[in-house]
Amino acid sequence: MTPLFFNINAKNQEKLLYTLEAHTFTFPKNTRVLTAIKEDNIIGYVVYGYMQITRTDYNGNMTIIEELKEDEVFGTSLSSLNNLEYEIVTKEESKIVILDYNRILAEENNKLPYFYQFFKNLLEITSNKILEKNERIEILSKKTIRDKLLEYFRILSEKLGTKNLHLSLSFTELADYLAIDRSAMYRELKNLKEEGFIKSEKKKITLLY
Amino acid sequence: MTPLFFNINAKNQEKLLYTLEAHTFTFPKNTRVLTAIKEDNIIGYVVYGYMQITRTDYNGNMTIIEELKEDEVFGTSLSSLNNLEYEIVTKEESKIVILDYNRILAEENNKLPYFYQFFKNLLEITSNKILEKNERIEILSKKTIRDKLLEYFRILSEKLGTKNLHLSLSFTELADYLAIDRSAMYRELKNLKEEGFIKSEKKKITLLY
DNA sequence: AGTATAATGTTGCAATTGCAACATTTTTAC
DNA sequence: GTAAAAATGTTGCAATTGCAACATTATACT
Repeated sequence: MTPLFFNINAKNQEKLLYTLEAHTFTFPKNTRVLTAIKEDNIIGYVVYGYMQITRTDYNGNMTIIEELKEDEVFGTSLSSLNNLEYEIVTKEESKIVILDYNRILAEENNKLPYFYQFFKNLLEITSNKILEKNERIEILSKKTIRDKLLEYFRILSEKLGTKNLHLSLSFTELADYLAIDRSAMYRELKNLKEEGFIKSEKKKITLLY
Repeated sequence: MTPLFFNINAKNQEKLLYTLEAHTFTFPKNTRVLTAIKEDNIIGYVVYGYMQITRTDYNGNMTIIEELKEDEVFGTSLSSLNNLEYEIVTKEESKIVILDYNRILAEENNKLPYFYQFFKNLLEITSNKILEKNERIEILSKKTIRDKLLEYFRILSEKLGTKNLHLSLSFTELADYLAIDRSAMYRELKNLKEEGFIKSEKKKITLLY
């Protein structure tokens, strides 16, 4: 269940979805979601699938801002999607639910009993996004490729609760996410392997320290 | 006025402060605020002064996470301050107001008419923090020192609405914020100056492009 | 199934950067 | 007011990294 509905029973969830004019979409792989839905002040969550929030700068460089997996929440207020360079791309077929953010803010809704809980959830989710951003900043602040990789692995390992990591990003994407050159990253990954810090096979990485 | 009280009249502000058990503190320069107030689930804002949220990692490296100027909001939900490595340090004498975050979330308050507005403000502020984090990520993702500096200047200039920038960070702090070596940064700053991209005198920098 | 396209490996080399080690200036603290 | 501490300048050099340019899989598409 999406954290957006934490502590809200099924009946009230339905009411909420109705009140907030929820729309459900299913998109095939590699669809530009924002372009497709054309609305610009929304909150959404992923029912199933996998998407990435990306940004393309004036030089045409694309960066992955965020990954979106099942149940995760995205939207205007969460990621500055009002800015045109941002896009959400499905990396596999994905089903999403979109809510009208203006309705969330509308005064008349605040009397609904479950609405306060919904609002709290939204605040909680938004706060957690900040933590994630701080983590990424932590990674990007490391000076060497090695330290960036190790910090990325450390955080991922902490989240998964295991030293057996399965990367959701491709190497090309990971290099992009860590803001380093792909081939240089690969070189360092090999070094880490040779020096016995990690074992790796394709996208499965085991931390040996 | 702090954005926390946007659209809330003076009378209701007072009620709110009372209900949420506001406490006011004034700290001299270089005080560790979190250590001083000892509470760990709080929202606060700066009445006057200047503070920095910092993080120290296991190697003892200190990083500036965020700057806090007059009216700006900080707190548990905004910056993961529950983590012990984080600290807020006054860089000049600062007066702050602290609110109990548990009270903000308490169910009984949601009937108060101005409370919904308060909550909206909090969500708005939290969302804006994400934008700021994204900006910093944008900067840190640049590959060269030059590009990091220029991106930092670009964003700052956009915020201030002028090409005459006055740095609030010292060079040592700025290097830290950009996650680059201070002397290397200085070298690049000199290059930018020589090549006519900027003029600079102490902490005043003028963009010439 | 077969081809186009994208991702993964690999390497040499030049450019950028971090680091160490200073001198000098500014700020802080008593 | 003065000593100590911190910040600002400056430079040479070694280490790291980005980049270009490939070969080799793997994946996607019709």
